[in-house]
This record gives sequence, structure tokens and C-alpha cells, in this order.
Amino acid sequence: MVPPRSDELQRTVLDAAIAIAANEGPDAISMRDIARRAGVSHQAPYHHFGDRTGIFAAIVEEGFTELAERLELSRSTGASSMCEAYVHFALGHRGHFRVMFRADLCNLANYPSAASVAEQAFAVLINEVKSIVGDSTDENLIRTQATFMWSIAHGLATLLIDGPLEGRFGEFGNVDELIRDVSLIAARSLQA
Amino acid sequence: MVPPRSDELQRTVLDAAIAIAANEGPDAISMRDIARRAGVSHQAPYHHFGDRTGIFAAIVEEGFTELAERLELSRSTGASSMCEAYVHFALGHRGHFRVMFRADLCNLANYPSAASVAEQAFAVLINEVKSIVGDSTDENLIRTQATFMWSIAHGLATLLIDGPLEGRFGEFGNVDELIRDVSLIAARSLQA
DNA sequence: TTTGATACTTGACACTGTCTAGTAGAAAAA
DNA sequence: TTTTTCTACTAGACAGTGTCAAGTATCAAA
Repeated sequence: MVPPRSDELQRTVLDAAIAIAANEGPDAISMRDIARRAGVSHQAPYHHFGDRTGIFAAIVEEGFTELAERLELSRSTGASSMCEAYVHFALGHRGHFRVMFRADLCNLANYPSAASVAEQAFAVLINEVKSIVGDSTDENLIRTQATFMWSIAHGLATLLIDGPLEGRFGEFGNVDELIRDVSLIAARSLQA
Repeated sequence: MVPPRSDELQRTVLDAAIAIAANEGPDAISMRDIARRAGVSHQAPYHHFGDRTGIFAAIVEEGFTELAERLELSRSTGASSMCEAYVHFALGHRGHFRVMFRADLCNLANYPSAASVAEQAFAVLINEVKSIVGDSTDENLIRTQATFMWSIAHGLATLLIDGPLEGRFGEFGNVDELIRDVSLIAARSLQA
């Protein structure tokens, strides 16, 4: 077996795992299979990630880091575009998204830095809701509104990725348009 | 090994699988482990379910059957209570719900009866939206509204089950109240 | 009495994650 | 310059998994 002896094995393994998660789901990820494709021994990936859940933690961390960035960027253009940003991130990073919310794959309590960036992404969302309904509003109302907004974005993303929406309304037409329209309804009801 | 020689093995296996899916996630389901606990050989469950995906198909079918019933029952009391019914079903049947939307676990194309009841549940939802916004409304608008309603219910259910909502707003208080409030906002924006 | 179906059992296979114990090469310390 | 230490791997073994193939005991129908 030829050792590639390169520090990029970590990245190679991670990218392979993300691609498999996107196409076949996270459970189809096999450490040995990835090692085989990378041309290294079956134990090489363990050096970089500890164990299988270490790979999932790395994916979660990378995913939430980018999600937080995207949400932050969309803040200036209002709640509707933040919702759109959430859904578009999910569609563009299926591999990450499929892992990020699967608590059974990886206990974030064991990976503090991953848990921290997840926390950060949620904070952006809640701050946006606060800036719309007013920071001084009843705590309970803010909770309700934030949950509403998050549910819409998360639900639409999940349904689009998992497939039950596909082919259910004729030939489906323009997905981006559907995302925009749903996001607009959500943002409108937030103001009211 | 003592053969229980009872037709109830199928039910025993199914219940064990559902319980494991609810507590540790569907991927923790092990055919051999379930067989061991049921006191039968490692191949006994295969007689009833064909292979591992057969168990998932059975869970999907049972889940969508009950979900369709619950949604149908809630129709008389409006869109808000249908949304509540969806979320409460998910919380009360975590094992089923966790499997029902995981396309990677089981290709429904191979299990027509499961696919059929799933289709039926979605139809109830869409019919309700039609009866609210008006059957003659623009096809595209109905699609948007139905997607909106489904996303809210599905998103809230998923977030509650997967845990990211828990402990994020103080001690969380009354979950039923949160579900009702979010459902009310959603139903209100549907009318507008 | 034979046949056939049902509900299992047993054994084997390839594959998995992970534990343990190495090793080749480069950098740091003596 | 030699020795030590660290990094990035390799190699072998183990228990556990889903699944294929080939049995067997029980019972109803022909």
C-alpha cells in the first residue's frame, strides 16, 4: 500500500464522507470504504478523526460555520431572505445538512467546538427575530415567533431534501420561486 | 433455542424496532439484536420482513396510516388544529416519525402499499388547504400554501424531536402551548 | 399417506468499526 | 552527529452485522 504521506488526507476523507452523505445518506458512510478509495489503509482515517463519530462532528462544525455566515449575510435584507438563505444552504450542502440535525450520529456534548458554532447559528436567527418584533417584546412571544420562523425554514429544507415534495405538484416548476413565495408568507406573518 | 411458535413474532419484532427507533434512532436497529431479545434465531425475523428494509417499510406503512387518520379527524376544526395534530402525532410516535421521512432507509417504490398510505396522508393535507383558500384558486397559489402549511408542521415536529429547540429558550415551559401558538400563526397567515 | 406450506434453525460469508501493536520518516534535543 | 520523540501512517485480529443457502419440525389439505 502506497502511503500518500500528505496532510490533505483529512480533507480528502471529509469530502468523500460529505459526498456520500449527500447522495446516499450519512449511514452509507463507511470508514473502510473511504480509506480504500483514498488509497490508504483502513486505519488511516482514524488517525485524523478518532472514530466514526469524529467525522460527523467535523461535518457538523463545518456546516454550522457556513450556515451562520450565510444567515448573518442575509440579515440586512430581512426575515424573508434569511429564510431563503437557510433553505438554499440546505439544498447546496445536502451532505452537511443531513448530518447537522442528526443527534443520533454524534453527541455534540463531546465536541464543544462543533456545539459552539451550532449555538452561534441559532443566535443569528433569534437576533433577527428580536430585531423585527422588537427586543423589548414579551419573552414568550419572541420564543413563539423565532420557533415559527425556524420551523418554516427547517421544514421546507427538510421536505425538499428528503423528497416528499418532489413530483407532488405536477412537474414542480421553479423551486427557487416556491422557496421565495413560502418565505414571503412567513416573513409577512411575523410582522403582524 | 426455544421456538415461541407464535404468529405474534412479527408484532414483537416490529414493536421492538419502533421502540429502538424512538430511543436511539432507526440506525441502531439490529435484526440480530431484536431476534436475540425475542428469544428466536437470528434469521427468524427475516421470515416476516424479507430484509432489513422490510421492517422500515412496515413502520412507514403503520405510521402514515395513523397520521392520515389523525389528520382526517382534525379537518373539522380547521388548519390550525391539523397542524397541531401533525406535531402531536410526531411527538407521540417518534419511532414511526423518525423512519417515515428517511428515504435512505427504505425505497418506497419497492413497497407499493406503504407508498399508497403515504400518498393518502399528503392528500388529506392538500385537500384541507384547498378547502380553505378555495378549490378554484390558482394552482400555483395552492401549491405554495400547502407547502407553507406542511413545512411549518414538519419543521416544528422535526425540531422538537431532534432536540435543537430543547433548552434553547430558558426552561422551555409548556410545549403544547408553543405548538398551539405556532399553529395559530400559521393558520392565520393561510387565510390572508 | 403423501404433499406442501408455514415458521422457524443452523451455518457460512463478506463486511463493518475498533482495539492493539507495530513502522518509516522527519523534526527536535542531546 | 546521534538519540529521542512525534506524526502519519500500516497490519492483524476481534466481535458484531446483514444476508444467502440449506436444513427441520409442525400442521393442514389432497
